[in-house]
Amino acid sequence: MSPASPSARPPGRPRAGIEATVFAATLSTVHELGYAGATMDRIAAAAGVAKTTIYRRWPSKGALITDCLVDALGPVPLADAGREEIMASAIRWVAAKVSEPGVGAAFAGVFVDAVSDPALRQILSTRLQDPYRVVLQDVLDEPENRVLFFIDVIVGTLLHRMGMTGAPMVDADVTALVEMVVRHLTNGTGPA
Amino acid sequence: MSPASPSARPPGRPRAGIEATVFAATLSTVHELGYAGATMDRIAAAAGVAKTTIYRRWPSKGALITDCLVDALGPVPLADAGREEIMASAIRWVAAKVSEPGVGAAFAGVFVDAVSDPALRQILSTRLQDPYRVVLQDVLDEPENRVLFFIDVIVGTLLHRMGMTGAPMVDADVTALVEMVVRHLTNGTGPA
DNA sequence: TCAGTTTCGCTACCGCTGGTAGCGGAACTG
DNA sequence: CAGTTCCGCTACCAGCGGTAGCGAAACTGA
Repeated sequence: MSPASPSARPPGRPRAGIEATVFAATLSTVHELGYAGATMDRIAAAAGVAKTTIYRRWPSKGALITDCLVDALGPVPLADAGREEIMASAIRWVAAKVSEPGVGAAFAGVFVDAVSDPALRQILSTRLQDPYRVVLQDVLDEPENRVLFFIDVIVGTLLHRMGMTGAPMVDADVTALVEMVVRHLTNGTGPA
Repeated sequence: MSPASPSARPPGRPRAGIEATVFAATLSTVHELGYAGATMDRIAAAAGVAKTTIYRRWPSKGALITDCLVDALGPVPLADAGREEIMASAIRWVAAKVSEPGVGAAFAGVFVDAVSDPALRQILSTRLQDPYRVVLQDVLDEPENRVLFFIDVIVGTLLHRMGMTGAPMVDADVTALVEMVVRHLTNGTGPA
């Protein structure tokens, strides 16, 4: 994904875009079997890759999942508009992304593991939290609490919802919740 | 906790209230080390009990945590008031309970594991979901979606928040969110 | 064609965790 | 003092995350 320049390619066996393959296999495996059921062996098998190859690239399962989420999220779409529109579209964007197959369950699993794993917490913070915070902060020029708040709310809620995919506890109207949070964050605590 | 009658007590060594001890040890261990860090060996050690004793009572770690959560939640406090007050107080009650040390992290861990474990999903449904749904449904006489919705929202949000206890990602104003959800659910989608 | 280099796949292995089996003894009953 | 029930202990298993090391594959430039 990041070779220096086309002709400066070093000799030796090339990777042949393994990262993308592994990311896809990871998400689909998590979607199918859940975070706990998505064994490193199974992910490797699904990707058609040796387990050791994965561990040569990512130091742990949590790190793989985190990078997988970063890849799945991609850059924040920053609308060329006022701060309130930007805020609203960012929230809807996160909500939509987390609803994609496997993403919510992957989020939940990483967060649970991170509680007992300081190294994973560090990775999570560096790779996921900080970038989006910085980007949105530059635009919105807001105290960070406000931006992080919506991530917390949306991710927390949908993560739970997606985590129950196998046997849904609820069939809540998440869209309504999202719009509610949008109003709450863009208009302050007051009603629409 | 449930002997038939005082004099009908069967012979043999008594249990001496092991359940309560194990529940307390479980919650404090989860609070301290997170769900993944709360090993069955560690929980047993914290409770001053052999691991085999725990497995004689609960079929799995998830089952233990689930019963532990049921014990921590206790019965739903049903105010003698209108359905909207009942709804609001129930939401605040769940929010407060899930904020207690260890409860949020325990919730998150069980949900993540339940995705890959049908048996645990069954236990979770029978022990946690159904009772509260039935109780609140009797009172509110509402479609179940509405009741389950608040559990989903509050638990999902706070679960994520508590899961990050070791290194808080956010310092969001959860109280404001709770009040917002209260308004949303008691007044429909409209503002206060 | 042939070194030289880099990476992959494979096998084997380790420590830890969830969970089980079985025994001897503790704590109770009558 | 039987008889019963439960506990604690040791030992053990399968599966999981993660590592080490080797031979071979896939490329480079000459």
